[in-house]
Amino acid sequence: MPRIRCGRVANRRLGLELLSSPLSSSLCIVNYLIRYRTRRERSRAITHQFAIRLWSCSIQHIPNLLQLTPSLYHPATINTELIMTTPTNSAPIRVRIAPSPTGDPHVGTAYIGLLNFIYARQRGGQFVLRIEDTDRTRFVASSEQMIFDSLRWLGLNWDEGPDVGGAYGPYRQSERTEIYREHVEMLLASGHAYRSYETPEELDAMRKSQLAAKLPPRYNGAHRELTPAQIAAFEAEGRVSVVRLKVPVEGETSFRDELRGTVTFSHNNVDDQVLLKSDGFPTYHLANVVDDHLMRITDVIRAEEWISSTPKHVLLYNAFGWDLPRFWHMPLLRNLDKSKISKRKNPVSVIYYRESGYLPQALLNFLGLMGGGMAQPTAEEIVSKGLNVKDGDIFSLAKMIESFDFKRISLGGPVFDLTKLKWMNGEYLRALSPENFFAALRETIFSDEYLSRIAPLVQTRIETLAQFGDMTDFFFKDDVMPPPEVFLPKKHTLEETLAFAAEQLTVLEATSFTTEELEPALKKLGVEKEWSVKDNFMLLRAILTGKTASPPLLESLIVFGKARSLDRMRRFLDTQKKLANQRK
RNA sequence: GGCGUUAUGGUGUAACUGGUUAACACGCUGCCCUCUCAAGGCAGAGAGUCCGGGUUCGAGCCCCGGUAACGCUACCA
Repeated sequence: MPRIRCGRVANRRLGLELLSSPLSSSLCIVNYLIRYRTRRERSRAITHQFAIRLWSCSIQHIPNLLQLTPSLYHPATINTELIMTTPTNSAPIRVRIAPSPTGDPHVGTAYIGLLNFIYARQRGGQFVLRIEDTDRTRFVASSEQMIFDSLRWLGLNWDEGPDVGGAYGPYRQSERTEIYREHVEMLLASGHAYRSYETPEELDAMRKSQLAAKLPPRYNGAHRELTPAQIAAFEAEGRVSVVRLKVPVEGETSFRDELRGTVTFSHNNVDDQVLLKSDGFPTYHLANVVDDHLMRITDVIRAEEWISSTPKHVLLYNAFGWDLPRFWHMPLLRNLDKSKISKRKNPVSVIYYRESGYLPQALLNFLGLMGGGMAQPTAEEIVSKGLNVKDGDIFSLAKMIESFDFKRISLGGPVFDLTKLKWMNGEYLRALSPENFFAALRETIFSDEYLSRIAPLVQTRIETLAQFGDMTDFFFKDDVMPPPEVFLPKKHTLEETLAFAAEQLTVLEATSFTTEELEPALKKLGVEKEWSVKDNFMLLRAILTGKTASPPLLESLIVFGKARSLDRMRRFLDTQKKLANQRK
């Protein structure tokens, strides 16, 4: 991708970037994007289009071309950046999402998945699903299937992926280790990477001393230039090595973020990233770049948290001599307090939303609202097209594909606000025909599958079938909230009880929901904290069911599901905490 | 601490190339409808656009300087 910059013009900073390869034909359509670079680098862009003869358009002529539309900007006050794009004759659009199977599928993944999906569908491109399972310490076996199920539930079907195949497989990084090893060898050979032999403990100590000295914690580069003799010595010692990226000592790396413009990092602030871990698996950075290139990814649409590591990726592309993809960094979904969305403060598992009875269309619509992208209808449009005012907020996936505009995305991190999602889900529910509404109930909260798992839990406990409702109401409720007289054991204070409930939550988070694992894990906690099994289980029962009498606890927990159980506990703790604060 | 990104009501977003009184939706309050509750209809409260300067007849939008929040700062992604 040739990039040309031109210098100052008429005392203004003017940048020209030729973003795509010139066409071979002499005449072509040129889009001028005039970008007003404000202090915030938010771009207000206007596109002009006219035909020119390519050969007559040398860089030097750009200022003259600019004069063609002098009314569009005020040269005295505005820094402009001119971006010229020729129609692309380049490869078809290919995008991807690359979730990591480390737990429940995350709404953030769904969000980025939706964006990638729309982007591909809008441009007749391909949407690829790749599983980034290079961290075996956090690997959760059941996670991959849950990711597939959740994305399918949402209707974000992928064109290539581990389960559907494709021309650029395998699509699981754990099955591509040979590829990464070969590429690491290339980097080693070309001097863009080196082996380093420090132990994790040594690195840890180094970091701590740097922090203590108020220095930025960075790899000190001690092994950047090891002699063959030193290497031999380390090897003889039996030390294992990692491979690190050899970031140039001086200079800086810039890249273009499609939403923000040019972002620059000085090499002083780019660490010698580990590319190949001592277990032979690559880190995200290496695997990601290699795969994106090999899979012919043209647009990397990912969350904003990756901006800081993008220079490492750019350095890698350069080291391999590969063309850069376009980078689009999307705003991060937030909790109500504006921190990055997290399970502590929000239900974050897509499974939770499915099992709590949200419709996939509603969740998709709500995610599409995050960050803008869809133009709000103007007052005239509402009148002229007879739109409902809510049409500004309610739109289908098809509608998003039709009119979602990536350049409109607003960069402030949107708060993922359940209240509005609930309203929206209600809108979708009401819009259903009675038949479909009934069908939706039967597919989810009253599915045969769910009911048939609940039924055996109460069969021996009821005398009339009508008692089924009393006994099992908590399975069908959005939330329960036991009062202290229900959840508070005689032998413990409120404070102790809440602290213990928090411990239970931690244990449940780390345990898979089967009787074999749940029971010993909870009992172990009880022993450690000196809580009787009775009190231990009763507390959990109260939180889950809102009552002191219920079907067997562990089985209920399992049937109710991990995602919703954890959410119920978090909400309980949250509410109690608020109440405690009020009392103060 | 360092680096990066961002900044409009409580929340999500609008506001064309600077141009009246900053718009829409959610939420909130009240009223109407109604056996109740929702839904629906109507009305209302809630921001002067993070702060401070500047340019301009005029700034949410342009310029300069701050501040804050968030992200990254791992052999996690």
